[in-house]
Amino acid sequence: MTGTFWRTELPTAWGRFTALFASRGLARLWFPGAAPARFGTAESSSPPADFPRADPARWKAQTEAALTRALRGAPPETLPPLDWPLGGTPFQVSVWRALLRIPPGRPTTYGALAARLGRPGAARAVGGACGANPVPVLIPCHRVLAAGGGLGGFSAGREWKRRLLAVEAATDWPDCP
DNA sequence: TGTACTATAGACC
DNA sequence: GGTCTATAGTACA
Repeated sequence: MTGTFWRTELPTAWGRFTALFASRGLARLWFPGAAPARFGTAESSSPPADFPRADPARWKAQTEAALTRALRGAPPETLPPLDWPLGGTPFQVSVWRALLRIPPGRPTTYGALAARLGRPGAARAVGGACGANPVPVLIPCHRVLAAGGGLGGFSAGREWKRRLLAVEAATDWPDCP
């Protein structure tokens, strides 16, 4: 990860999310009320000059649209480009990609996700990777529950997770297998 | 390297 | 139901 960051706020029905874009796309997302890490002089409040010229405004619009749909329990029509390398190990990235394939309203478990990645027994590590997810909601780590029916954890607080799951459970998406 | 964490899961009492 | 215990991956010194 090099260059600069653009921090901007995304107003939603659930409050103002904070988004941080890097030169290749969305890098991090924080829930309303969270205390985002700051990147000092590398960070600006308007799109830095080394960003692709026409993209930042579109990225923001895409992120806002995807977030709005997610908060209504719907899958996003298009995700904004994601800038993966912010701390992601290969295992974490594989977990995050697997999370993107979990349909709304069809939560899975840490163990099932680990097995799907060919690492049965790595459930705990999957939990760790979920916790390291830099883009919650858009990468739906809230759709992973503990095996016994427990909620598991959530980086922004379990109340947010409960809320997201409740909205998705109340929304029917027949195209999901 | 070694070690101490986890958003786990399963076995045992 | 609690309470171990095994386990995989990560972070940090």
